[in-house]
Amino acid sequence: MKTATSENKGLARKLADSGLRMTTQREHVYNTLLEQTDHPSADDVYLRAKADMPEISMATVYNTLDALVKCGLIKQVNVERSATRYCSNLKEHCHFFCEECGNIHDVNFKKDKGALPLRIPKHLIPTQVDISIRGHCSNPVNCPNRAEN
Amino acid sequence: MKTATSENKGLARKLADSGLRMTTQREHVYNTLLEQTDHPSADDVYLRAKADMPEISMATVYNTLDALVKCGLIKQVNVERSATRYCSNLKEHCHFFCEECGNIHDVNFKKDKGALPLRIPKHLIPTQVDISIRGHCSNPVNCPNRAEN
DNA sequence: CTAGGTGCAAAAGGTTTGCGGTTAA
DNA sequence: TTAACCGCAAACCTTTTGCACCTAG
Repeated sequence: MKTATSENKGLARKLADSGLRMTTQREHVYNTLLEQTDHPSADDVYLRAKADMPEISMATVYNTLDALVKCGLIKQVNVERSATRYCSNLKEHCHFFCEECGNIHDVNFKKDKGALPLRIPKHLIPTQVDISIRGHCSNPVNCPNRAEN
Repeated sequence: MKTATSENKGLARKLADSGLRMTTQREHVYNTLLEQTDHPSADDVYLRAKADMPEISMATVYNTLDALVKCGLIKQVNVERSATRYCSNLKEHCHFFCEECGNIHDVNFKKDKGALPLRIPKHLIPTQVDISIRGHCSNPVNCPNRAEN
């Protein structure tokens, strides 16, 4: 529970750079995250932060996590917020998710997945590798907004 | 609405191979999926299947989608069913998700992401590429079950 | 001073589950 | 015949939202 303000000058500045305020809750959640390298869920962070700051709320944790993502101090590991999508294309391919219209496009590999430049430790036995690309599709039809859902 | 049983012999056999039954609902959902290549969500599938089979339920659609995934006829695009996880490692890396214990391990790249063997069409403008690996971690400590969450 | 943040509690998706009735094999 | 499956509705889990109060700058 390092409350050393010197260490968190960076946090305050980063927040300010994104037009966000420094608060005691944000400082505390950020410190909690720095002490944990096990990719916690929002609920994990909430429980851990709550231990030292019992009155903190879930909404504040979500707010803070969003703020930290926004100013680049943390990243989300699985960024898909919406419903699971299904795919009947069984050929090896990956997916391009358009952040403007929400459509998903299939993208093919040039070679096989063996060519991926990954340094996988020997004690990790992979069974599946997924590549997902985010961006926008600048179609001539210009990325029509999805009906909804 | 192709109810041609000849085309769906494969479906019945694939289901049977996984110890699952062929039902009219599953055939209908599968045909619906084959007619749609836009990576529908479960709700999309439900609405479309409902058009020709008004009494079908959401639970059945989920059941069927699980069955089709189980026998390898479709795939899930974003497979993360649980909560979003957060990461404070800002170096370029990807994630290994252990399906046994639920832990996430960081995996480093050998080179930069430019080396990925992808054939991205020119009208798709990527802003972010994520690689996620699933498998199991055969640690000496032997993949301890997570507390929960 | 005031825009932005906080806590609480309720609502909103997406998915799962329990149950009585139905059906494929 | 019967284990598996169906439809329905309620429950569940994660995340978002509305609102009155509070606070950083």
